[in-house]
Amino acid sequence: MSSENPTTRERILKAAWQLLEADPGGGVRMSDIAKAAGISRQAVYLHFPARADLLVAATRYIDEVTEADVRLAPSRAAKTGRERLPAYIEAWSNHIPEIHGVAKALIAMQETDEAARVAWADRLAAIRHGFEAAVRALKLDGDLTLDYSETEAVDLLLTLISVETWESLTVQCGWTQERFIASMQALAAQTLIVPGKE
Amino acid sequence: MSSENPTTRERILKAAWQLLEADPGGGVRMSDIAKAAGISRQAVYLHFPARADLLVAATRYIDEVTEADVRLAPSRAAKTGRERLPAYIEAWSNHIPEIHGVAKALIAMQETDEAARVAWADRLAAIRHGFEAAVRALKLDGDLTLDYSETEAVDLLLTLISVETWESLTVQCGWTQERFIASMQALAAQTLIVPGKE
DNA sequence: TGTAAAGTTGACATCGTGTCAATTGGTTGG
DNA sequence: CCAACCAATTGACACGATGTCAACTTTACA
Repeated sequence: MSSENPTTRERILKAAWQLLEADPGGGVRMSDIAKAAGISRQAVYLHFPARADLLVAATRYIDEVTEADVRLAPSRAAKTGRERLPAYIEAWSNHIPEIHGVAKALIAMQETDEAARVAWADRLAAIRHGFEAAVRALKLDGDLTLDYSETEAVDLLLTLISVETWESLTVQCGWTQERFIASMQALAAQTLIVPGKE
Repeated sequence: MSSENPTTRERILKAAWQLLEADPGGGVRMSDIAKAAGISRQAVYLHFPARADLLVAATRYIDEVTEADVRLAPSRAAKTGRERLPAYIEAWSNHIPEIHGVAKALIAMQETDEAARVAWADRLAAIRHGFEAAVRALKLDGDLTLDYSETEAVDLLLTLISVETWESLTVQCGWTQERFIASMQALAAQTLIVPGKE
């Protein structure tokens, strides 16, 4: 569909990414993005019908650029649930800072914009699948605690290892990324994995 | 400063509370609140300089009406950290659904409104104090795990048992309030309390 | 009776999103 | 070469929400 040097569309997406990364949340306006992309405000609407669509496209763009699918792969390689869970937690946790700015803007838009709500729900569903696979593996190994059903275990993981939690602990509280990952891995293991041997 | 039957100011606060409870987030406008309070939109500004101030006042109003301070007291009565932590988690967790709507609106405003940011930070600081006291008690008893510093333990509690987490698990995932509380208590205990006897 | 407080109405400024119409400049193809 | 097309520009405007202002009314109360 395209292959100029940097397409205008790509310049817009990149500009949106950079601006939102620098100032996550609602502070970034369409005119800011346009200016950063070197075009007029109205021209942005030639490529994206609305702000929500731009944000959604930006998350997809980031996924491509950062090869999110490749990064999530290692966890799929793990055979046991005990290996798979921490692997997926690490992979997803390392993706969070990349999408943080855009995700936050999308989350903020959810309240008022239906399209944004659906888009973010879609992304959450994708992450959920990863956790589901890990939990299912645990279950098959007989390593899933009896304290939580499979669904509840996934609910908990999706909630605990989230953009919101990540922002609170790293951005607000100043934890390092490594501390965050280690803490979440330990939390998940202690809570969901049956004490068992080895 | 006043004692009519229901003061107009109170009617506004109550209306804001009810509307935000029914539809948490950004969907509630000043005109909606005015209508629900039975006055004109402009009259609201006779009582609150701006939307942010109204929301802040609403949280204080809810605190009073629900006697939040009294409800948080039981945890202060507990002598040991092992008792105090779950008591405080329960008390705070049971306060969350009451402030949920208003809190969400305030959180949403944070991004753009400085006053809202400060106001919400203040409330978080108050909750943090509760967790700090519990963690300090654990530490004194020698029951705090070595895996986390006191500060980190508090960071974690404040992040895990938050309005955001509560909304995700109960509103989004459908957990009951009891399940939420029990799960958070178990999570906190397993993560922060040294295995110890009894 | 007269004044002050509280509220009403209508108009208006501001800001951000989104739309539209008219115009320009460059590229490609018949 | 000229026409058609495409991306983009400029300027204007509608809309919805917040917040402001001025002028008028109502009620209380002293």
